[in-house]
Amino acid sequence: MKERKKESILMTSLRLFSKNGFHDTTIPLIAKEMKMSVGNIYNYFPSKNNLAKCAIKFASSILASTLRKINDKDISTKEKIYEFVVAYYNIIEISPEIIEYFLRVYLSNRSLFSQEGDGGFELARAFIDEVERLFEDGVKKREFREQKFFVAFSVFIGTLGGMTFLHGERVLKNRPINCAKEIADAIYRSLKV
Amino acid sequence: MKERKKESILMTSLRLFSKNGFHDTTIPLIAKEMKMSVGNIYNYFPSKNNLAKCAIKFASSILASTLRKINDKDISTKEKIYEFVVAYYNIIEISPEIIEYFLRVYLSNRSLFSQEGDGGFELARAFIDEVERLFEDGVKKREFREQKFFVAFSVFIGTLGGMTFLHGERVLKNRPINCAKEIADAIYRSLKV
Amino acid sequence: MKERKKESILMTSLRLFSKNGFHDTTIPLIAKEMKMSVGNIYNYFPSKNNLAKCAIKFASSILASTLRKINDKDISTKEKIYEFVVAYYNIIEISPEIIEYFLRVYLSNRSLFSQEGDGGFELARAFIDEVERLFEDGVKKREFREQKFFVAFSVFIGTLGGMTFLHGERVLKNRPINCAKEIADAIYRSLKV
Amino acid sequence: MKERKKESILMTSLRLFSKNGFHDTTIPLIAKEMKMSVGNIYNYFPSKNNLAKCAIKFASSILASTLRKINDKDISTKEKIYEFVVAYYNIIEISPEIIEYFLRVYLSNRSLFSQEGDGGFELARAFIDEVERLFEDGVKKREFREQKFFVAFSVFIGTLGGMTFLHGERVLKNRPINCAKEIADAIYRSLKV
DNA sequence: TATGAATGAGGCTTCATTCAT
DNA sequence: TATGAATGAAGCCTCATTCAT
Repeated sequence: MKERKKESILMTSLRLFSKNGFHDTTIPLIAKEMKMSVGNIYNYFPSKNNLAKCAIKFASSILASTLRKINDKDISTKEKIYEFVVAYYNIIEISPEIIEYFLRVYLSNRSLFSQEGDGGFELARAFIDEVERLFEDGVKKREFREQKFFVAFSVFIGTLGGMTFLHGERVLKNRPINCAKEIADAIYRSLKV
Repeated sequence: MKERKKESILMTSLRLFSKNGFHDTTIPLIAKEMKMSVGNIYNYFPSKNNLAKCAIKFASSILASTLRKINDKDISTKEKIYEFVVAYYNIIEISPEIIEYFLRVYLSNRSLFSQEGDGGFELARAFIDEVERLFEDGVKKREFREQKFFVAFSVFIGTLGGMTFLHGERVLKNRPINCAKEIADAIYRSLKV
Repeated sequence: MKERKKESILMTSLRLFSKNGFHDTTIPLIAKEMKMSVGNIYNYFPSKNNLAKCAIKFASSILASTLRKINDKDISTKEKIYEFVVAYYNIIEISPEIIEYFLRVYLSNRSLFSQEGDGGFELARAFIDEVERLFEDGVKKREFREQKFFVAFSVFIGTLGGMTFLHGERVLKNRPINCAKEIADAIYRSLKV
Repeated sequence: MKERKKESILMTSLRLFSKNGFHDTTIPLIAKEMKMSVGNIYNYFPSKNNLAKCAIKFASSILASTLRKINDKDISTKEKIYEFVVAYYNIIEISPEIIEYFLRVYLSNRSLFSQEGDGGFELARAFIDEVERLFEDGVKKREFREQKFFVAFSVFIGTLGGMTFLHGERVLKNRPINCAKEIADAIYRSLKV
């Protein structure tokens, strides 16, 4: 199945991009990892850039759907925060490349992603929308204070990202998932009324 | 003066690296921007990598000294947080490259920096130490709760970084500095007892 | 056939290296001579240095097998000396690059070859071993006097090399092959009992 | 004294060229070794090539004058051979660069030297003439057989060069000078009537 | 679909040489 | 004479992409 293979290439690329960065991941390397020929990669993706763009959409959609499932639950927003923190660090443990990709590729290769709409920001739109829904939900339930969305967003995602970075730098003694409660609480304190 | 020129190259590189990322900033581009010959760059810095490393040290030392000055003041830690947020966004307004550099180059080119100590993490040590001092100060004064350093660090720096990222992506309607109070408060809520 | 082309590149490189020396033979020049693109050369050899090393192995093996065939004959060592001198100068007439390579590249670019074993000396091992066999054979047959191997080696190979050098410098009126008898005799006088 | 300094540069260059080869010896390196500025080197020698040419003349004249002094002695040619072998290996022990220069620079950078006359061969003319005188002397005294000059030359100088090469490759257990008698004998056997 | 040899532009870096001081 | 910053051409090598098979 062509679609199967395409996804497989995508996953492999995501992993390699995350590990080595965009520029240090060559098409020959991806091909080798896939046990495919270089030329054949181009039968599935028209360019390396396109591969990177598809990867961000893919990673973003995983995060978005993870958060969506939690959003859909009938639990307090405090619990939602906690659950997302846990889910997030689970992803980091199981498929760190999904998160790392944002840090290693998306953040530093702006030009790659910036041609459609808001500098490629749209690529992560699905996820951002879900975060927004979480906050609105919290406000509606009188759990969260009203505040500017992007400030709250930064506290939430910035904190998670900060821990991720520190984890990647190997300066943490414990795995972030073991601090999930603490992290969720820290975030929650900032958001709650 | 040779030292002057060296610093000038450093600032230019910092700016270009921040704007385009490490790989998309070529030595010829830096040279052109400096109105120097390509070869002459190498009379000042032995390699492009070294240039990037010097840049991180430079950027890090600016942030560290900014925070140190605030730390040294005789004000509450709440105020210190606020002052640092303001200072931070002032830097972003005046020399965004200093901050962006961390986001665009440091975060995503680990291998570039990793040979000395903790994967290049040492390069930012001065700054991190200062953040630690701020937190310890807060705890001592009974303003901050006791909590794991790296969690608090992530809330603090992650939040600032998150806003910076959003600012860089041009999704913010207001300049971050106009939300300084709000951001500082959001951070503070998370840190305070 | 990939192997065919690889050998063809090797021969071309050998020739150019011999003619111009290692440093004055550029990859673009080799590519041009091969009517290939520069990049494609690197599909066959990972570096210019490697090309030079492969060339020395190639040249060395030709000399070694030439001498081996003669060694295997059932003739006096005096005749063997003569036959090798003839064979040697035949090579010089037909493929001078094989011999010149030693003079122009191997002798003078020690650092290029020195990492494995005795400073790259190992690369010529097959040939040297064969020379040693010739001498031992001569001693066993009571034709050659017993003497230090490396002294005898220098007389033998040094003399051939000296003529080669003079030939290359175009100071000889006659082709060395026309003096083969005389050269072989001169060498023989030094080796015989 | 300008002439003094010029000679000093020449000696330094000779040494560096011999050690690293022509291409791996940079003018900045020579300057550094001389504790002079790069530009000032050019006040003494118009180009790097010229420096190399002057070096060969210099090295050649030392060899020539060494041999001339021996030639002028009133001793047998057999003894002359021996004395020259000793003198030659003394040079190698004390100033190996003089000999190495021929092997490392002269042999492999033909293009450097080949513009005046016989491919730069003229540069070594003084020395060659002296060798010729030695042989003619030997023939006149009925010590040496009559044979083609270049064959005899190759035996003589080729053998010395062969040992030098092996010495440089560090494959010899003993210093060549300790085999001087043996080497001189080996050469002599080839030359004598 | 699949292969992988081939292309060629472009990046980093070096260095002989010049020149303003 | 002396300095060393500056120039710029050129070399090695990489790699996204194409194309003949």
